Amino acid sequence: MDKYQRIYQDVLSDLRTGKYQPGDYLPSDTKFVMRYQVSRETVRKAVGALAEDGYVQRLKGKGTLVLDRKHFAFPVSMIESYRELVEEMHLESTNDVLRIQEQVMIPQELQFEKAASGLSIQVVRRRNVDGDPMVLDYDYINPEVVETVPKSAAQDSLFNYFENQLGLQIDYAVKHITIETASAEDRRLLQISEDIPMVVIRSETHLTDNRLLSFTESRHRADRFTSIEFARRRK
Amino acid sequence: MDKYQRIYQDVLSDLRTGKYQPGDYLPSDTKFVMRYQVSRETVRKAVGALAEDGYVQRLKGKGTLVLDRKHFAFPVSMIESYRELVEEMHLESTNDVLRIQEQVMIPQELQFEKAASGLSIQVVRRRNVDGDPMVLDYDYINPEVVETVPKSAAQDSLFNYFENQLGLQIDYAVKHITIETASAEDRRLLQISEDIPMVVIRSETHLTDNRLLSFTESRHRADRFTSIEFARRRK
DNA sequence: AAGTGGTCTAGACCACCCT
DNA sequence: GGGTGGTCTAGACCACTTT
Repeated sequence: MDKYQRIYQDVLSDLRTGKYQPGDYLPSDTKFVMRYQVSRETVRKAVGALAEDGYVQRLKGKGTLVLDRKHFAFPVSMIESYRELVEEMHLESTNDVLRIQEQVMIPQELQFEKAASGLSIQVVRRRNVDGDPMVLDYDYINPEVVETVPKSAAQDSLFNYFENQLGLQIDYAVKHITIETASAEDRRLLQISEDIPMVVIRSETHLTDNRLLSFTESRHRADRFTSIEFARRRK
Repeated sequence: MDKYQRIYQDVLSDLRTGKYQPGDYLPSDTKFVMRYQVSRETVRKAVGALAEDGYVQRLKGKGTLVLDRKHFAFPVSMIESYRELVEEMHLESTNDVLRIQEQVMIPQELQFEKAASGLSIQVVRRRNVDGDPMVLDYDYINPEVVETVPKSAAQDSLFNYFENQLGLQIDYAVKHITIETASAEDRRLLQISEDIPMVVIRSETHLTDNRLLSFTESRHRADRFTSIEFARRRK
């Protein structure tokens, strides 16, 4: 692993365990330089990424302040697997794999950026939190990138399978968020009535070599939906 | 202005005018080093920020690819003033200032991070797109940071007033997104019926010195709401 | 082999905050 | 004045892609 990534992960884990509390200051750049035996620019790259991601704030002349992170209810602006979210928030969550099917056409409304090459592997899942069905996920995976999806991978975590089993490097996604009325399938699978709207997040996920990995449609019952975002000013 | 910021703005404006088209490659780092007479790390800082913001993708060994940006319908993960959005998307939009009032209590549900020190300056505005009222914005501004808000600033752009008139440096915001039913005031001011839900975005905006600038509640009619996000993978 | 982006270094100077 | 973060430099080596 790169040096700055090691530092990033190291400090992040100290933030998660509470070794550094909100309101505390991180060790200064110079301290980290000594501790990790690296140059200052390398330290700055790591701490800069933590600031970019909203964990800390750099205060000129003062130090690096640890921010309060009750965050991460559902970060639309980050690519996180459902499993990572569940773990981070200590949710009681289960996962029903409803369907895995090859050679499926990709719905037109999902192809907002790139034209899809053709057929895909479809994975349909339902996420339950505290026993209540909350989210329906429809994944359409590019068969030119992923040959096959075993049920165990869908049950566990597709991202984990892609990254750690297949060695794929996920880079970015474009996400469209809209509010729509519940479809018949939504009502049936989530056991909700017609008057509960749905938050629909359609995304297109790319690899670092810019190949298209997958299209996803994620449908949340709106009455239980909360998202917490960290936004930075670009000027 | 810093050198890398100048390069960032320079290239961004070339991307906006279409000098660089999606699918094109930007000039290489070395080319920019020669053009701007700076070191490579400075070029990399500028181009890296463009990649971070989703304008381009860095491809090892190949170059810097210009991505397709039909993006920016409503980027929740970025802090942009309504005016900046309108300009970038070439919308036909007007702005009604409904109320400016000092010494107003801040609603409890907005204070999710910091406890507010007390009273605030309240600004209530309605945004109309193509003549239709679409969004209600309630701003509660910290009087310890901003003494007074002239009506012209609320009419034009609060962010422009804060940054360019008062010299404040906005850094980050924490935003909570929920879906709620329309209130009586929503229905009256936006002329919608009860069955149209609202996308409610509550945010807390901070300065670079970590002072609290404002709380904002932004209420969108959900049937017209679209957000397009660019999300990066952190691993 | 030549060109590209990715990482890292050791040093410099600056602006800001605190004592 | 000493410590902090912010910017910038000139150079190095690497992995990757293309010719």
